[in-house]
Amino acid sequence: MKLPDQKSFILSVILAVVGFVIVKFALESLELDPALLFAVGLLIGGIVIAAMSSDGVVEAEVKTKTLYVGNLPYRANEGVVRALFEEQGKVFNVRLLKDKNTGKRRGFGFVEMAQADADNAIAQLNDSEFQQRTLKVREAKQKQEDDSNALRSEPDQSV
DNA sequence: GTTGAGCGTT
Repeated sequence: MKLPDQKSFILSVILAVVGFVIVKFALESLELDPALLFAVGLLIGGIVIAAMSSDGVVEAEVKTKTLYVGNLPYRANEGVVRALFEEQGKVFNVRLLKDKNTGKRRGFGFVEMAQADADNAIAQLNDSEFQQRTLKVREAKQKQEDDSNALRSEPDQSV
């Protein structure tokens, strides 16, 4: 099994609590023992979490690849970059890095896309003109937090 | 308010 990420875990807890409350009120109408209600509620909540962790919402995550985007114009914001890459495929996340101290944009960022769309985005957007600047689109070097998937895609050194 | 090669934050 693989552990769910933070947002999936929070979602599981919320659903578990909701399920607990529903079961609680449903059994309260039967006037049963409160301790039994608590036990049944926890059991239902545990089943919900287990179901989601095995083949539920958690496993519905799509294989993504992080792209490095350099030479961005300083005036470019996250929405414009997202719109540009969505022309090549589904964009899951866009992060334009800013300087920690000044908060000003550093002119590069990372775009997370599906693997196939990411390759198309590199081919189409690399060395392309964007707001009078030549973009640099490549695969991101590090910080790909999914080391359990997609280890087949290593960058080619040959051209 | 400026600048211009680069690979990182919840």
